[in-house]
Amino acid sequence: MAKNNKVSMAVVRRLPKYYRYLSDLKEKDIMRISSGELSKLTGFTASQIRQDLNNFGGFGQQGYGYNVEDLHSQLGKILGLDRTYETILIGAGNLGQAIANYKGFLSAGFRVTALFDKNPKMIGLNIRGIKIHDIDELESYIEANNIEIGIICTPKEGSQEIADILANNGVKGIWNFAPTDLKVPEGVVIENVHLNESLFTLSFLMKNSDQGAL
Amino acid sequence: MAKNNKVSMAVVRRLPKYYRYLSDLKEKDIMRISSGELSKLTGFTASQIRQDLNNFGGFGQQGYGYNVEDLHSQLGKILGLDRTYETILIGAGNLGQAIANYKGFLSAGFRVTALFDKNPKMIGLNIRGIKIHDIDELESYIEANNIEIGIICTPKEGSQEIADILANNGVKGIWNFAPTDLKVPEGVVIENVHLNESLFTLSFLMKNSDQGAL
DNA sequence: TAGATTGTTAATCGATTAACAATC
DNA sequence: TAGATTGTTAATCGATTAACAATC
Repeated sequence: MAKNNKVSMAVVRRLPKYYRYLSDLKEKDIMRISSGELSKLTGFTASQIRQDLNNFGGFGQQGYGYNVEDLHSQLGKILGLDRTYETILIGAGNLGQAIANYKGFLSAGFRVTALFDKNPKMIGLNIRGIKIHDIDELESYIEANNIEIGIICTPKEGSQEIADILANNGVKGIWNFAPTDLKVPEGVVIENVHLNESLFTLSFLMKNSDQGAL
Repeated sequence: MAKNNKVSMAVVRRLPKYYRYLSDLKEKDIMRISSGELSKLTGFTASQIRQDLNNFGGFGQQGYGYNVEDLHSQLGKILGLDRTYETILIGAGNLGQAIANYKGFLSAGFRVTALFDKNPKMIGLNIRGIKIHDIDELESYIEANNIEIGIICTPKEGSQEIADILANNGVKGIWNFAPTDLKVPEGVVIENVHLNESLFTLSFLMKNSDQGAL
C-alpha cells in the first residue's frame, strides 16, 4: 500500500487531473507516457508530476516512462475508485436532480440510491429511477442501507442540520453544494463545491486578466 | 484603485469566502469585525487575513478592526461584483438548466439572457423565462448582445469548439463545467468547475481521513 | 550499448505565520 | 489615557523546481 505520511492538499487536488488525462490516453490506446509528455498535457512540470506520483510509489520505469494502463489503475486505487459507494442526495431541486442524473458519477462507482426533500409535492416522485423520499426518512434510510456518502444540495438554511444527521448516522463523506461551511466531527470529510465562490473568482480574474492566474 | 502587482491565486481563492462571511455579518446587522473574529469564522489565521486584505488596501482601523459594511462593499468592488455581466449558457441539459435558474447568480449581477443547445427538441423552449436558442445562432447572438461571460455546460465533446466561438467573438470569461481543460487565447479567462475531480477528491479524502486535509 | 527517463536529493522560490511598532 | 487591533516587516515553513545519479 506504499508510504502515506501526510500528502499535501496541493498534491491531492492534482491527482484527479492526472487520472482524467490517463483515462483519455487509455481511451486512445496509448501505451506509455513520460512525465515530460504528461507535463505538456496537464501544464504541471515534469518534476512536479514525478514528485507527486512518488508520494504513493514508484510507478515508472527509467528510460521508458509510465505504462498508461498501469498508472491509470494505480491512480484509481489511490483515489478510492476501485469500489462502489452507497450514496444519497438531499435537496432534490434543479441542481440536486442534475447531480443525481449525472451518469459519470454512477459509472465511477457512486451509486445514488435515494433522493430526499422536504417539499411534499416532490416526495414520491421518481427521477429517472431514483425515488424522492421524505426528509423524515433520512435517518432510518441511512442506517438501513449503510450509506457512506451524502450529497447536500439544499439551500444553506437547514444544511447544517442535514450534515448533523448524516454525520451522526455513520456517513463518512459529504459532498456539499450548499453555499456555506458545514461543521462535522473528526473522521467525516467534506468536499465543498461552492459555485458562488467559483463564479466570483471568475469575475475577479476578468477584472485582472493581466494577472498570471489559472 | 490601490496597488495591484500580482496577487497570488491562493489569495484570490480566499476573497470570495471573505465576501460570503461579510455578507452574513451584514445580514445580521453586525457593524464591526476584527481579523481575530474573522479568523474564527473562516478558519484562516488573523495574520493571513490582514495580509490578504492589505494586498488591496488598508481597510481597517487600529484598535477597532474592520467596518463590516465598508469591507463588504470594498470586497465586492475588488471581485468585480459592483456591476452586471451579460451572460449566456451553452448546453441546456439538466445541469445547464439548474445553473441558469440559480437565483443567487442573477442577484449577484450575472444576467443570463439566453441558453443554447443543439438538440432540436429543446430549441425554442422557455426555461423560466429564458429561451433556448439553436447553437447556430450563438455567434450572432454574442455579437449583437455584447456577451461577456459564457457558461459551458455541454459534454466534453464539442466544448472546445464552443470555447473557440466564445473567445473569437469577444467573450472575456468562461465558466466551464465540461470535464476537460479548454484552450483559450490570452486575455480570456477560464474558471473550471470540474465536478468529477471534486468527487474523486472526496473519495481520496475518505480513504485517508487521517490526513489533515481540507 | 547508448539514449531516455525515472526516483530522489538539494536548491529555490513563494506563501504563511509571528512579531511588533504605529495608532485609533 | 490604556487597550485593542491594525499594517507591515522579518522569520519560518512548505511546496516547487532543478539537477543528477541510477538504471531500464
